[in-house]
Amino acid sequence: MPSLALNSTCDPGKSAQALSSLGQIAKTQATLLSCAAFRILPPFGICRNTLDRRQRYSILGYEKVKPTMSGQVVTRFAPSPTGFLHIGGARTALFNWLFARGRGGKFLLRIEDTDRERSSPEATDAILQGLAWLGLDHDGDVTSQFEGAERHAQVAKQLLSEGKAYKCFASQDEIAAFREQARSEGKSTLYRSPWRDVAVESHPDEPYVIRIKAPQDGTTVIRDQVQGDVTIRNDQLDDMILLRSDGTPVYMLAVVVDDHDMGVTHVIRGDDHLNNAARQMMIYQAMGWDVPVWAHIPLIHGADGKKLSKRHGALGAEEYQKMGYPAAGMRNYLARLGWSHGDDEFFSDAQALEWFDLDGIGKSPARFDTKKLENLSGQHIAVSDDAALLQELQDFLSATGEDCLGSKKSALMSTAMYCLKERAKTFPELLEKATFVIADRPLIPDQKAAKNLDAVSRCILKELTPQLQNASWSRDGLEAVTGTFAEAKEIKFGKMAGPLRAALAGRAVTPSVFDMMLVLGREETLARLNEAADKEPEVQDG
RNA sequence: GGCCCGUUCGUCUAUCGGUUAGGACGCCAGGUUUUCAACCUGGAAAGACGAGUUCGAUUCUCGUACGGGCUGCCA
Repeated sequence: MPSLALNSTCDPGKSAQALSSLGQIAKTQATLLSCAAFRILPPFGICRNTLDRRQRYSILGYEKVKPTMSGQVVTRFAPSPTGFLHIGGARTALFNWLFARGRGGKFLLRIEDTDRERSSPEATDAILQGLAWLGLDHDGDVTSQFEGAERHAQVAKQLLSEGKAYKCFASQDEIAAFREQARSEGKSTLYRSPWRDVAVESHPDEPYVIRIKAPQDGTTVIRDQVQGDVTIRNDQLDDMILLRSDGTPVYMLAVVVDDHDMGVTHVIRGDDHLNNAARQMMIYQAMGWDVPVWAHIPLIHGADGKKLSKRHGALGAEEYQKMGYPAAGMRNYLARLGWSHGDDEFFSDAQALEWFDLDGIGKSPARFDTKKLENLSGQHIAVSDDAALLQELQDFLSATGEDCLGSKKSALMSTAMYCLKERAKTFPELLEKATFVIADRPLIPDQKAAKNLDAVSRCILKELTPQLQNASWSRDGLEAVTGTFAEAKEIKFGKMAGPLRAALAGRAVTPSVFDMMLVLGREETLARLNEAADKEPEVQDG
């Protein structure tokens, strides 16, 4: 059953309903698609990815070999802890989460920390925090790839004993020299180890790595749900290293073993791994394991079209939280980046869960667009449940290191939320528009507001205030009083609005004056109006 | 260098060989209004290029250009 905890944008009752029907959809789909583990196909005819989305999809049903024991979809997100969770990683995680949870499957989290030099616990924490903010909860424990090293090595040794792998005694210098020369001569830099067929008896007593015996002719076809069939000639593949000379496994071995052991049915990851998939398939084949369904998604580029990297405009997920985007908006935006469901742009988590599928993923890289994020973000804020929104606002405040709202202010905030949330794209904007709630008397108007508190305006306020004293404190009542007043003075209501805003909020940009009065209540409203009418405003800088 | 992938408005995308190539963000104009915003209406805006297949190609094929990825005892 998909988790609902995150769905702050929907009416809880409705969501529960939607999700229970979703559970059924998920069930059917799970049976249908379940783990369509493909055999390694040698289709000599099909060697280009000429299949369109629908065909790619139909392949799934058509050629599926056998479902896993449980028939359940299992996906995983496997970041390497070398930095924060950037936007591309976040989206990969989202896709995996959506795919699994949308069909009642499991979403696993594995930290690929086999590179001890570059892995750090801080990075792991940052990634975990980013996922937590985005609400992408995983099943089971977070696993460390490094901790499976023994198991990985065992697989390498099994392959060695079965003659599917061999010891290679070539030194790193030797190989580096070879590559350099090959490159300078414009030749292939693929290293062909001379040790592949050397008898054990002739092995020296020196450090060695274990390399897989890659097939040297024929082709390997990656049946990718996003990219179509991708054919790679086996002579382009080298005998990759499985175990380093210090006995530790390399990533390429570890992923395969872990994905297999964890029962991963669908590997959804960045297309920088597309070529790797061919190499990894050699291990699946050698071990006689079922190959998972591949889905290599295009990378996200920066606004300038260049690759997004830590040095190039990529920000950690938590940076977006600090900028004040609601997680639901972020999820919506990220889902829509590279994936589509017809013309749907703005949708809830429940809808995304129901709609998300591999055949909706595009093949070309997308650029990150802040404007659209903001727009979606604003729409999510507008439809959010008031209480949930207030909570997320508090989280935002504490994430940015600011003081949370006290109980009095947050109570006022929640009554005001209805007139605030429809006009804010981000939390800072929401806060700005909520100045009338947050600020205490005496209010210090900003420059624009101060202009609306000149002598004439203050005079108007002075005369209006007594009328409000006995007004019925409802929208209609307030509109009637101010309307009558404006008529009597032969001024447009618009003339009064500016001063009222300035007096009530100290700002020129606020919710409707009536809403502010209603939220503030008679006493506070009159107090603010009197205060503003009585003295020339001190102007706040800026 | 070798191999692999990609290319529709500025951006995200729709399109199952026949559409005035649709939507969304942004932008511009107008309207409404209680400033700003929000909102409403309208507008400008795209098939990288060249061949081929076809009665017909954005769609299928090939080539070119451009972009990206991989090519590690990194992940």
